[in-house]
Amino acid sequence: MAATIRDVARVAGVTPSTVSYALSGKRAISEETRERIQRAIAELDFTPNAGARALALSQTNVLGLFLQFQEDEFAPAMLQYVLPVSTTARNHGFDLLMVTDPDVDAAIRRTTSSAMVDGVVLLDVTYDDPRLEPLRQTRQPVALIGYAKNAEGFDAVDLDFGEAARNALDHLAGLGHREVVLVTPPRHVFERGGSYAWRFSDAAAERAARHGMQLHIVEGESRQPALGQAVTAALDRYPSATGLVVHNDATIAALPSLLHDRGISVPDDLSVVGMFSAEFGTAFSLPYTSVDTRPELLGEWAVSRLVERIADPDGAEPPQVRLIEPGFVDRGSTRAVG
Amino acid sequence: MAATIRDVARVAGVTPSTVSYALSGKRAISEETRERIQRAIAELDFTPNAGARALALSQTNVLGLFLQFQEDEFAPAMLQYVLPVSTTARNHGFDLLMVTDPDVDAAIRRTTSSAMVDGVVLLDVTYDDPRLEPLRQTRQPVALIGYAKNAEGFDAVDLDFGEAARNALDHLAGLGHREVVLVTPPRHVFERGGSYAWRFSDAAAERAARHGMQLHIVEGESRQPALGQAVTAALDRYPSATGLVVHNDATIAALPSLLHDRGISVPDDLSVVGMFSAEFGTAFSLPYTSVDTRPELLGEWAVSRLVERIADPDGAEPPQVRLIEPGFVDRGSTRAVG
DNA sequence: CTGAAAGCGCTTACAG
DNA sequence: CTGAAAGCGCTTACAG
Repeated sequence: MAATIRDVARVAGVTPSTVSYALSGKRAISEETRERIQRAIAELDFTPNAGARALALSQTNVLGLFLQFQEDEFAPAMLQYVLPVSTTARNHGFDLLMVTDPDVDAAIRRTTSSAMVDGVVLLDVTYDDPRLEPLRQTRQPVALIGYAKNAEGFDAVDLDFGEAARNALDHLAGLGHREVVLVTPPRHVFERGGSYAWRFSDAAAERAARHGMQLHIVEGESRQPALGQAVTAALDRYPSATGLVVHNDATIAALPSLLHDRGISVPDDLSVVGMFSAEFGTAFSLPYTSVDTRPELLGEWAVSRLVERIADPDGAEPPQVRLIEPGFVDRGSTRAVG
Repeated sequence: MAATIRDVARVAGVTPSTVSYALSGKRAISEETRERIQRAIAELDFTPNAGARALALSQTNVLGLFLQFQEDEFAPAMLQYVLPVSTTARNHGFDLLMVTDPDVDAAIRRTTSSAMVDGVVLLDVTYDDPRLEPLRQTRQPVALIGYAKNAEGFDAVDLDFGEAARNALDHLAGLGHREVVLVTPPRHVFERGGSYAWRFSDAAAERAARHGMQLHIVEGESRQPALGQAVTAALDRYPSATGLVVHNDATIAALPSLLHDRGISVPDDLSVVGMFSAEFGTAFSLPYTSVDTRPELLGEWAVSRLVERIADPDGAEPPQVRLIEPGFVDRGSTRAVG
């Protein structure tokens, strides 16, 4: 059996409460006593039992991370968000319970009503996300990564996809492009309520109009060969387009291969702007200028808010929806035209 | 505050112990009492407090999943193992604490000595894995995914990479190939002790010799452009090779683009055999025949063993190293030659 | 078939 | 500066 606080107390010749206070620093302990306790802890290799602590403190120092791997989604994209969440949590002294249970309702009540977690991060939130309703019943604070219609009562953070689209379009307009193709996320993302899909497209359309550019919006796909055919068909249909904006993870990952297939050289034949994070770009060796989706900032913000609320459940500011400014990384895949 | 077992007992007009037994089914309860308790539970929306349960039972129903995202690794490959582990754990009634802390020693003692988890799954285990030593001190059972020099005392599971190599070579030999290039994992994987790297290469070399084939073993890379240059250089150097075996995640993901660059058509100009899972193949739309790495079997096996040991710490069989038979999926990227 | 009590291993008001 | 005791919310031997 592992050593308990009583064992430490006995070896150090004090009471358990003194050991506890020495550990927490919540009251003054004489130097000499502190040292005896330290020695006893080291000797017995004592670590406080997490369950007992949680029970006494009503706090587990564990955050729940809820995510789903959708069959038709590009799984690697999800990963970019997981690591920043994990790292930020750890920096604040929290561990992460990763919940992928398809039965989300059951998972929510299992982990929150039982007080396994002190807070919840919800990944890949959709506009009509059905997980929000069950989460309203929980006493733990919740932070959403993604944009929902009814996020009332929750902190939420997402990239400013409108601004992202404007960045992409402005960049191409500034280089003189007059006709541009936009590849969107696949249809099922729109259908499922992935608001980033239409927020980007709508803003792109509006911005193109303002610049007097022609913008051809085509639906992308999530898998080969459909994904390649969608791009190919678009390029065939709009042969005079000089710019390509890709807002689709699977498509951008496959784009180098696709463009080579067609003998299209970037940026000489076509200027390309993607939507992806630095990490994603590195993993897939993407040579494209991109609007950076900054997953690390989203993850950090969500966890930080959660931690503030856990520390001070009442004192915290009202829940807030935060839009993160996208980045822009020029990798030389666009050129001036006209 | 959440309802406690005392609240339920009061509403149902019984004692907490009766509620507990009704919940666990560990002793007979009259039908009528059971119903009153059920009603009270529903009315109060009661879920047992996990910390209190853990304290009383010395079991948390949480498994620790330890993984590291190496800077120079192809992160998406890790993901294939995470989901099966998570799913299998859930099917056995366990949740997953995902630990990515770079300070592995601290993370191990924090989660195991404190009894946060009932068992540990270690991902991406290396031959000299430094995490094994601290894990020997824990009282929780441990399951390794990967192959280590000194796995004594641990259950361990890995793909039979030797058999995988033989499958690939036999397949090409059967089609009449006499000269084949093998692209290995990057050098740092060998250096870090990723035994799958040399177990595959060594077995491939041996098997090629037995078939009287020429096998050119070249070191792959993990990032563009180095990754492409490595393949290109190899193909330039061995122009008469008719087969290519790729045991390198980043390289196989980029291969479609690479081969198109060179105008190489598969399988007409070159027969290609990869090493990747069905899921990986789908995510990256890989059109190559592959030896299947079966991450779902590895994850399942590791978790199942762990769960058995947790259920019966003494009764279980001695720890075991299990090699999983690779699969083979013909996607038509090889052809007969000669 | 059910109850009253002790215990799991902590924390923290209450005393001195 | 330190101790003795109660309590967090469960489970389970002990009794009847």
